[in-house]
Amino acid sequence: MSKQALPVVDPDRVACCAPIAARPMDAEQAAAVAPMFKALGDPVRLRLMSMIASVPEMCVCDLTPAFDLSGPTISHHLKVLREAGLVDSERRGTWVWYQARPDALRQLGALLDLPGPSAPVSP
Amino acid sequence: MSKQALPVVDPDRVACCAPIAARPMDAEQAAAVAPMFKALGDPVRLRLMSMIASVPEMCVCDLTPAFDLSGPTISHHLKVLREAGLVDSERRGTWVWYQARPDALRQLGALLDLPGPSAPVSP
DNA sequence: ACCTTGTTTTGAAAGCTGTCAACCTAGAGG
DNA sequence: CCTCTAGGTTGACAGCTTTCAAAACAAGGT
Repeated sequence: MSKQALPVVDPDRVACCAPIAARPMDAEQAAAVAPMFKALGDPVRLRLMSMIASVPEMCVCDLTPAFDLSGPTISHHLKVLREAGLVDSERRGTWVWYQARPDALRQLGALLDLPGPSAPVSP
Repeated sequence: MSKQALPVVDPDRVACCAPIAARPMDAEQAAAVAPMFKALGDPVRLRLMSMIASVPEMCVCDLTPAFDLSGPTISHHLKVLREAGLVDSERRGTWVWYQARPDALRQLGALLDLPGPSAPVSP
């Protein structure tokens, strides 16, 4: 399912990743990264993301019945996750399968790292 | 606007933190955590958060002029970060100082951790 | 070709968000 | 007391989000 006309966030292209707490983030990087956080800022999408990231891939047909929401609504949320660059989708026969983009998750995680004394693992 | 208490997120109380990708997140935890991601889902707030987290504390008087936005707008965004449990504020004399809540950032970071970048242990 | 099932798109209603101007409050210093 | 400054609150408006029903699209089976 390749799409090219949408304002999609491409995680490979987001300026990478000094932690938020390391130095003030510039406007450009903030604008690039914020949509990813925004996509995770809805409880339904957060659960969808979690369900998808917990397994190698996940069928929409297993995602939809886990919520008390209509099919179109789930589809809409999946689209938001896709356009944020957090998941990929692929149609195989009748069903559409979603998978997480680990790089995107890793990048967001890196942004939240603290330069803290929490893990002084320097040998 | 009715004066009901706002749904302020208390990071000490958010159910802690198996990574999103470890297992499907339940609805309750998703509802508790999503507001934090949502707060970071705006470029202005992401920069504010970064500016605050980059130093021990930050005066609003130094935050506001960094943006092309009115004082009330910055104040609004700071309130969102506060109610998401991401920052604390304290008035000292004339000025108000903001500081990051490291636990909150750490918690969000932990949620985004991936199970092993190096060793996909075969089951 | 038709029908059935799965997923996405469209259209529309209700509600929420980002922003500013105007106003209000808290302290500091007369 | 009064005034000045730093921040926050209120009210209003445009734009965006969430949601569903209805329609459209895709693939497989009859």
